Amino acid sequence: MGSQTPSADKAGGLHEPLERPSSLREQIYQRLRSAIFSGELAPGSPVIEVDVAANLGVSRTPVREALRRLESDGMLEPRGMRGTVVCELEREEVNCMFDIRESLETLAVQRAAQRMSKRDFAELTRLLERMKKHVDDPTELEALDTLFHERILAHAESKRLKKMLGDLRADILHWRFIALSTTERRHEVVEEHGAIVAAMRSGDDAAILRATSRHIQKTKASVEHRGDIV
Amino acid sequence: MGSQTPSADKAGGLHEPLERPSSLREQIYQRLRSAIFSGELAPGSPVIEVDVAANLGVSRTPVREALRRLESDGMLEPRGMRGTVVCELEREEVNCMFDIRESLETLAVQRAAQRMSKRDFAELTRLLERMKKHVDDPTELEALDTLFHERILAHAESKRLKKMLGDLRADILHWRFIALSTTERRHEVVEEHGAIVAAMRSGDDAAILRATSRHIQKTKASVEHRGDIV
DNA sequence: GGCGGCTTTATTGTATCCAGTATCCCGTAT
DNA sequence: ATACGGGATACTGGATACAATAAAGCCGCC
Repeated sequence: MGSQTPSADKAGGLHEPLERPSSLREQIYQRLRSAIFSGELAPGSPVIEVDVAANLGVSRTPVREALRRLESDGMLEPRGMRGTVVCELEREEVNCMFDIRESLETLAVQRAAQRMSKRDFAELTRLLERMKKHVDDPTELEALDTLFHERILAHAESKRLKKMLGDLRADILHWRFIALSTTERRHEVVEEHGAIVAAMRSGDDAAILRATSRHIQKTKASVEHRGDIV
Repeated sequence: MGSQTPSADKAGGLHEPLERPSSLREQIYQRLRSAIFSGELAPGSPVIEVDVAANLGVSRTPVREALRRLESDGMLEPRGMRGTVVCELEREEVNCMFDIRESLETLAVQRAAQRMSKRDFAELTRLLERMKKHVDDPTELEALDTLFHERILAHAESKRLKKMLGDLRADILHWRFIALSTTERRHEVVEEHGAIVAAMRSGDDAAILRATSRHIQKTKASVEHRGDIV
């Protein structure tokens, strides 16, 4: 599945080659993607090339490439020659996505811990401080959370891991955000991130596994609790 | 990233909706993909839409969709408006891919174990027998190995997991195959699969983790040994 | 001889056209 | 009534033509 993380505030660490205004197909891709997540395009809805093209006032060509990519992402399902439909995302599937994320995030944190310098740790700690400050603002906290995991991902030094986790995080953004809706959970989240950093400092893989698993599983649980998910 | 596992022999159980001769874009995708794996298209080589189209005698349209997909897979890197190039795949990246696979495969096996019936286990065991029979034929063994993991994936009941692992397995096919080049390793592989099934039968997640990790890590190690990889 | 700006060129981005194909609907015959 | 067949219809698949763009080359100027 493709997609650079939609990325929170991040006015851009220098290094990354600077995002260009992006082509039509990219914009269409993003637009459709978020339409699907927001529920504006409900599961089961047909997605027709010509319609999308007409609605957005572009030709079919860029639309098609966007659709192909969404198919490849598993968000759309091709229906033979009769259009594509938005895929269902069952509750169990979402649960599994959290489990997948647990596995991969653990791996990423472990790899990052092995590669980070003192300075890098200091940076993470600063991020932690910022999170503490914004513990009452779900939106800001989510952004910082994303930033936090992005920093770790950067240090994990694996394109593949970065891509997989980035996509996964983006795809469950909606639920992650829901998880931040209670004051209690927000405080927990900040604490859990602290625990992860502490574990990373210790360099103990088992400790990292514990801290990371706890973080993800509690997020998963806090989403599972609420019936009003989708 | 997209791609159904190339799938071994499997002349198709009835049920699956019957594979169509497949569109041009699919063929092009597969062709390019294998060209990249085989090294025919070396890392760094530019891949130009018009050239590919001309070589294959088709128009740019299907080629582009194939390229977009390969980009999304992380196999090609877009170079602004100046073509795309085949990505480097560093040794460390391959290592990481094995580690990712270890995590995900473990998860998949655990999920499958929880969901499989006696009959399903019997089927896996039969597969195991076939592997024992073909332990001297790397090609056949690889096919059976793929089939084995595919069966498990099917029982894990998660589209996302299936896709991620399927892609990953396909992308390291080359190396997995290399790993099967020695008689000794082939016998080990069969034994390791047996251990996985045994662990699944026990239903003990920790045991599954051990068996699966051992299998993947030994494969990884047997690849790492050989300097002649790429 | 080096340097800035114009031109050229290679390559992608987008639009449009035609062809193929699955689905649906309806008329007809059994 | 029901099953069959023949379009009409609504899409996608692929080809082609045209526009945009960024890198590289080139020329004149200093």
